[in-house]
Amino acid sequence: MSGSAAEPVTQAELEVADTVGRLMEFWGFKRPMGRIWTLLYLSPTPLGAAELGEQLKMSAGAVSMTLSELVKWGAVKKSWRPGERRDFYEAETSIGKLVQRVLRERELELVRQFEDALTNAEAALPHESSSPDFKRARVHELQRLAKLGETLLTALVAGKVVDPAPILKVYAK
Amino acid sequence: MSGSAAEPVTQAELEVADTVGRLMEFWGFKRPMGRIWTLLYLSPTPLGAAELGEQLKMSAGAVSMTLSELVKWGAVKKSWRPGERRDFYEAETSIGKLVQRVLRERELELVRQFEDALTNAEAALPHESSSPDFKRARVHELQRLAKLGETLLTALVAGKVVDPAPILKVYAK
DNA sequence: CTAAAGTTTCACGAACTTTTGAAACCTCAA
DNA sequence: TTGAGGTTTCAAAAGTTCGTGAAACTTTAG
Repeated sequence: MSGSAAEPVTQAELEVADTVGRLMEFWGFKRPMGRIWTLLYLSPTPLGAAELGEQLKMSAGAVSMTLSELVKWGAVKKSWRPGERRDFYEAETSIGKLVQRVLRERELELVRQFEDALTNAEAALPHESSSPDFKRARVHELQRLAKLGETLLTALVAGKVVDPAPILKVYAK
Repeated sequence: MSGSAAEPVTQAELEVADTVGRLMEFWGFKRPMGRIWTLLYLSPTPLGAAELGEQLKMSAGAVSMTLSELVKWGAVKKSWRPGERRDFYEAETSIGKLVQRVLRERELELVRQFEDALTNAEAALPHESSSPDFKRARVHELQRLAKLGETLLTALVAGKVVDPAPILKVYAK
């Protein structure tokens, strides 16, 4: 038999896992990622793929793919038990590190793509007859906003003090 | 015929609209919301539902539902042209205001639900034999994180200066 | 070298979302 | 009061995402 020896995870634990799963989903990740990460986070010892699948009623395939994704994001590390052949996994507990990484690799990337796309589109905008070229001006506003977002994210990632006042001043007048 | 008199929106404009649409999608809204908002944002004059549907190749129904959602979020206002019977729409241009509103009504709400769920789950957690109750301690960590998030969001919404240092200090050690 | 254990990949189907088109519903003018 | 113009709602179609289970692959022990 595979991993049936593990302590039975309680109902409450599964609820925490699901709660985190939903939050992660909102953050743009898949729900199972949050669920698995949480189970590992709540476990004093690393767990194997079989246990996880059993507890969460997920197929081996799904567990495997979800774990790889988590490992890719650094949210889970492969662990190792001497003697045992199969892999074990444990949660990265520095949530701050994880958040920073997501901000750096995903959000910042997104903002930059946004800026690029705007720049391209702007180049393709025909010049208008009206003297203060309305559309072009608006696109500039969007670009300025993107730059601000980039600045803010960069600061957050670097752990610097952030002052949102400029945003509010300029855009929420 | 209905609203075929409007200036033909250029390809470039549609591209900007789509770019913003994708960004909005990432932010948890529907893509058509971003597209419609952008078209209005780039238009010097308010537009009617018919024009929007025509330019974006959306059915009247979709345009109607999308517009109501945008109005609900305060991203678009109903406008009015004397003489014309149908409604016209214009974009809210204070993006900062919009962001604040989303943070306040959606993100903050989410964090609070998260806290509640954790509190409930914690109450249902069985006490463990191990002296420093491992699982309970970890759930407390999650709760602390949620509180920090709440604090940060509240500050952002209020336009206060934000110092992310505590998060990094505590969680990214 | 072979067999057993574990892991990964993948095509398919289920479940969920989004969009459509049509019908019902307002509102105003004549 | 009726009808035309405009808007909203809704059930069904289309599209998309997600999870499964089986098969292929990899690794290690004997």
